[in-house]
Amino acid sequence: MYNFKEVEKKWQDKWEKEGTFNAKEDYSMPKWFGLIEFPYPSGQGLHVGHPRSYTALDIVARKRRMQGYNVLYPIGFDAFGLPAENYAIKNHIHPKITTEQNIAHFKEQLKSIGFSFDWSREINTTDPDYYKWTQWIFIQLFKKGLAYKTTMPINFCTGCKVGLANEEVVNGVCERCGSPVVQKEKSQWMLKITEYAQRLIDDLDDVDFLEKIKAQQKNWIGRSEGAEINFKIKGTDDSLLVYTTRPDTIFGATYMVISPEHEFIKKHEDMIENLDEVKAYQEKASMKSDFERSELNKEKTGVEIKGIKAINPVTNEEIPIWISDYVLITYGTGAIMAVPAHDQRDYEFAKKFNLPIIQVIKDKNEELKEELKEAYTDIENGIAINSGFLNGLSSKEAIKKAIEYIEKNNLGTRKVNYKLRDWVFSRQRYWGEPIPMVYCEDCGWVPVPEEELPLKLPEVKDYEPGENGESPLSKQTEWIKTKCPHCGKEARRETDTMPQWAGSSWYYLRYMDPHNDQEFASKKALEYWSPIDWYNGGMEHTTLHLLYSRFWHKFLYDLGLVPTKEPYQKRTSHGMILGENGEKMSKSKGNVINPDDIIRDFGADSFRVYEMFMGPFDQTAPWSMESIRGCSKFLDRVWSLQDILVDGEEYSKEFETMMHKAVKKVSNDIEEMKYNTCVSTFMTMVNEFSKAKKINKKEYETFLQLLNPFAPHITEEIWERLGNKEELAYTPWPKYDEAKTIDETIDLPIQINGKLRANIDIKKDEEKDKVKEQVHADEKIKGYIAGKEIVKEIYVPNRIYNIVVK
RNA sequence: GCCGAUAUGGCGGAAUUGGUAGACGCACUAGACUCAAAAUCUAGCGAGAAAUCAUGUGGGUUCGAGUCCCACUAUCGGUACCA
Repeated sequence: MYNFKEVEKKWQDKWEKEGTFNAKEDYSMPKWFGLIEFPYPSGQGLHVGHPRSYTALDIVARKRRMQGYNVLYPIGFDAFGLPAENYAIKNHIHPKITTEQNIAHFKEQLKSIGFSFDWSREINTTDPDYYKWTQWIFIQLFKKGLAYKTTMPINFCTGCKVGLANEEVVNGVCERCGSPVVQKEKSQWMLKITEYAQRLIDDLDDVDFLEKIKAQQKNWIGRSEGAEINFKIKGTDDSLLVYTTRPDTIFGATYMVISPEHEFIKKHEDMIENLDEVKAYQEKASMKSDFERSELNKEKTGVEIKGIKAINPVTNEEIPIWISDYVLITYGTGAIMAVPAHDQRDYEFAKKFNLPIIQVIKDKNEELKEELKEAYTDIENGIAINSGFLNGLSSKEAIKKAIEYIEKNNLGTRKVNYKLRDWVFSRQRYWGEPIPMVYCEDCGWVPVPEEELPLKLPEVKDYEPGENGESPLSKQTEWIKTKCPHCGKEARRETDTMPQWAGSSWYYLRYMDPHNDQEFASKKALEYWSPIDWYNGGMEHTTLHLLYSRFWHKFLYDLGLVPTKEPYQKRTSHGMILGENGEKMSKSKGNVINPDDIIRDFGADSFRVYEMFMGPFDQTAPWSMESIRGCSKFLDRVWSLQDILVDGEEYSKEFETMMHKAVKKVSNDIEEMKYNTCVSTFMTMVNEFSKAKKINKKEYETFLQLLNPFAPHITEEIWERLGNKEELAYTPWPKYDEAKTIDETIDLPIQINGKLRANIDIKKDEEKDKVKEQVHADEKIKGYIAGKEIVKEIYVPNRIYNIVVK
């Protein structure tokens, strides 16, 4: 009987002691760098979702080693973050201590699953030797003008009392704690990711990411093409600049709308007749949280700015200007030309406030309607009408022509806009990398000298943020006091820290050379290991981590510090593992599966095999305690094959085709992440050997090689018992002969009119005439075609034979 | 609303990419072993008496469709006054 407890322990200890899976320093070998998202070491320990991703790439890593690659498959911990800090506030235990404890627990769990990680390169984002370089990269960003401090309305979480990036606000509430998010004016460090927007789109063409990942990144960046157009303000030299993607509709612009935060109001206060009303509206809008704004998005609100009129530049008509919060200050110019006939929001607004609606586009396939029930926005079938020089043009042509006209007459310019906004990089929190900046009255913001890095987090007793949302570090008066690195005058340190995304934006680079104290990684290591050959992680990180780290990488590339434009050559993602009831695992639902229990009861190999067998890798799958038993049973049968072992240095005739087929299938399926079908191939093989009551040595050995990446412990053990001295993990991956993957005789299906009627045995690659002879000699077929006219006979070699009769 | 997935037995899922639908596993049924149970082994297992009918629904292309085309429906993920 197979004793998984003993065997798994034995091999894990050996691997650890000998550093079996550490990457080699030999840079002449072909390399393969596989990356999984390093975990946040939470107090709850490992989730069964983590090993799904880690096992998948562990399988590829192990296969690559057998294929002769120098493999880097590293692991580390993304250990800054709010839970440790919240725990500290509650229990007055330093986050460093809980983080250390959690990491120790995680390591033990990870090691018990037998991943082939290179533990000698383990990193930890909270280690000063690591965050020294996170701070260093920030300083480089600052020096290039890509980090700047500005006062701006930010998303402020009323629960966590921190500013949040756009990406961290979900449906108007905080992604982490679920508290409402409000707008608050705060001085914040920002990173100019928008400067890289176009490149972040363009360079997706050169990498092998799943299409859905590319699509999500593109959507998030949200590129749109259009024009900025100036509308003159009557009786002044001033004008109002709008952004539109539909300049072809300009003849239908019957009013304008500006956002409540627009500076236009302040500038023209003296002209506004209903200033009180306008100010009241501004006030009301500023009180609304993002959540309320989107909640109320059914009913439009707004106020006309009386006393001021704009001029439509093509019709020369006077049009009113309104203020409304459906126009966002953060997108475009914060002002729009409203074309109610051809924009649904403008249409609703115009209906509510009785503003004129002029149709300037009609559908080419329909008669013009007297009155619109909704805005007509179809760009494919639209034809310009009531539009002067644009009349008769298709919408697409009209857009081109309108932009030409606008540019020729100095009314505006073509313009590309992005939804992507700059990255709010400050957190008013303790447990993060201190932002290495000093404020001097005379010199402004000055970076901490690079030789003084790392700027360590001071030890504190009080982790509470200030009432107004200041960082806990703002209470560390001694620490804050410093000299200006530039002029030497009294100055104060920045008390904000970096967001959790900082440390994970470049960690993969550190793995290449983790102990270097001169550079974040040596040129040689970077040249050799870049880019990452395969990165697997969750879809939830597609718009945050993935985008941020691509941005940082491109920045480092521009400085000549990394050799590739893109960090990740290939990106795939895994599906979530749900609870047994088909719902997301959560403590409150009581459906959480603890990996420790599974490993205790079934062993690491069963756990790994089950997670790969449970369903298609990229799709969500519910956990099943009953199914894992089947995988455990399978491994017991693999072990029992030792009882029916016979001699044989080559495949036996009986199993030759099956062996070649299996090598081919498993080799290909691993590359396509079809792990579930690999496992079923293994099971089928075991069934065949068991049925025949024999397996020869060569067959057993090949089988163990194929299974090794999935179930490394049991396969190593049997391998050793077969008398092999060297480790299975480094034996060459089995090869197959294409010609031998097809059976000598084929059970050919015969169809009559597409319906299966019989099967006959034919020889492999038999000529059509011979097959035809055999088919027509078959008694069953004779019966079916007797007295009928044969219209056609189709033979797909080795596949199928179909007779069409009338 | 927009973007992206998914839909096949009681369940998880397979199908060489247009060629025998239901591989493999779970559950279930029967048998062997056992005083008995568990474990293990052996056999069966979409529906139907059969002709046949079956891959979310309705059309189409084809000798042949789970797979391709058109029109829908449902579920999941992402995103949203983005002008």
